Amino acid sequence: MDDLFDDLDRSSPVPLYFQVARQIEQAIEVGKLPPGSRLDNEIHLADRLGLSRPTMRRAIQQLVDKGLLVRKRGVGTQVVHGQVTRPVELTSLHDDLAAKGQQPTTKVLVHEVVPAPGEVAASLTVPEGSPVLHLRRLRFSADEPLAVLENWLPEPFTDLTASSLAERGLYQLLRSRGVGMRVARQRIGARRATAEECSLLDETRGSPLLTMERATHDDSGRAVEWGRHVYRASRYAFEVTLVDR
Amino acid sequence: MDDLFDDLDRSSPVPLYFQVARQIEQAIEVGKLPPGSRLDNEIHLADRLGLSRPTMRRAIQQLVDKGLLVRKRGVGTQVVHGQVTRPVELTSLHDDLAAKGQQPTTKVLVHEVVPAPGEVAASLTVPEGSPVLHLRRLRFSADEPLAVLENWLPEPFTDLTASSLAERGLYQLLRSRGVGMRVARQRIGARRATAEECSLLDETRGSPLLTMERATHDDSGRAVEWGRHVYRASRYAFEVTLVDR
DNA sequence: CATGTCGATTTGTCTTGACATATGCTTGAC
DNA sequence: GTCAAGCATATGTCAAGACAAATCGACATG
Repeated sequence: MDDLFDDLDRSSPVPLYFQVARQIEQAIEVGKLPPGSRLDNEIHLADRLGLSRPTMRRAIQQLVDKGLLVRKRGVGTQVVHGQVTRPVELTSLHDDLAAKGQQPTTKVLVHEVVPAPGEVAASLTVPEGSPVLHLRRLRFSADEPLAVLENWLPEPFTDLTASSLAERGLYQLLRSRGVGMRVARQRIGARRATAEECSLLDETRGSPLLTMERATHDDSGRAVEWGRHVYRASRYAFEVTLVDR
Repeated sequence: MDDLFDDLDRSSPVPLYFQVARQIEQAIEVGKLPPGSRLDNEIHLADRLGLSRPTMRRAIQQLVDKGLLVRKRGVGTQVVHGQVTRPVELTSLHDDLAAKGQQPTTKVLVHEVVPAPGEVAASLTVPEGSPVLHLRRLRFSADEPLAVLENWLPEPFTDLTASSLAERGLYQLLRSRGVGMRVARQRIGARRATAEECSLLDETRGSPLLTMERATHDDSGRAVEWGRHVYRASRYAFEVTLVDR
């Protein structure tokens, strides 16, 4: 119980509250903090680590936001019951698959710069008719078709090459160009597959597909990407964690 | 620009950071702060309102978490581009429909206390075979069938009556009993409707349905509810906002 | 003209200290 | 024995100040 924490590295560029949060998270993962167990109170913990209470609070808050801990005033902080959970983050399908050890591959079906149609222009908040990069990609996981990804990107991202998109994920490419993606709004629904989608995805006629529309904004508030994706329902599902504060 | 803020009520039980966040949010809604506009820096704002900087920061952070604002070090805080957004919260279908002005109605199909089957027991973290309330409800919106909701609840919630469930939503009933729901983990997928679901939901054979599994935990970390819901894809979709921090 | 350096600006991180308030247990009165 | 008051405990809210680090524009230098 006492050796829950390694020493902190105050010279590291990683913030202290983040280091602490990661250590608590690991303690939960390896079972040192079983579900339902209570943490020491904030002041004790802060003392033991030589931190101020706000910093300690921030570390705990980060895990509360992730859905790993719950707090109740006058009582304390406890580990949430329930099985292992991968918290939802601002990731892409490519990221998710790579993290799971699968090796996603991509086939670029459409790669063209076109004048923005009305709906796309509205979602990206660019003038109608301004040049946008239109992408349509087929994503495989373990050599099985998984999803059809259709995206539109405004200036200055219209110069992404088809070959780079075949090699790496869209989010990866954007991040390596210094784009700081911050907010994404998604709408998740379902519908039947069209005949074309069936042949692309190796599904039978009328199979149910999971659909997602997503608009992603960067740290300046500008739209970076708008997309309409369809996933094989037989092989994919979304996981979301909601936290009330 | 100067009269962005009403006076704050320091005697109110509503926290100051919350009052400030609400006022900024309203300023965005009514267009006083158009998309892309920059806020004053934190120190000025805090000064003008007679607040400390941490309190001001917390107000802003709340809106960043909601996806309304983005911050960039060395630059400032800006309003996100894009259309109006309903933030995601820990709500139920009944809440959502009621908030939209629709009047949800419910028909209780199954209402029984049974020994917890294995899968249910695992999700609720109760012993297998312990008594749980098994519910199956048909939810209507504007007299149209919308979803089939199947839920299991552990002690001490097995005494909810069928008549109260026909009148009010499950989350409403739990809240009125003092249950503080904090964390919910959802898994969203899709599949074809079964023959029985078709007749209940007035859909044609093999129609695509949106599926959701959800486990809800209270502020003590205990499981409150586990459910498996199906929605008519033709009439419902999930909206999610993701924020990277 | 290109490049790099410097400085002003703004958010990010961290500390110390204080008081408020919800919770649950203990204690005491009836 | 039951119920209420009170107390200890823990998180929630708020303040004031300090330094770090990223960004961007202006200016100087090659």
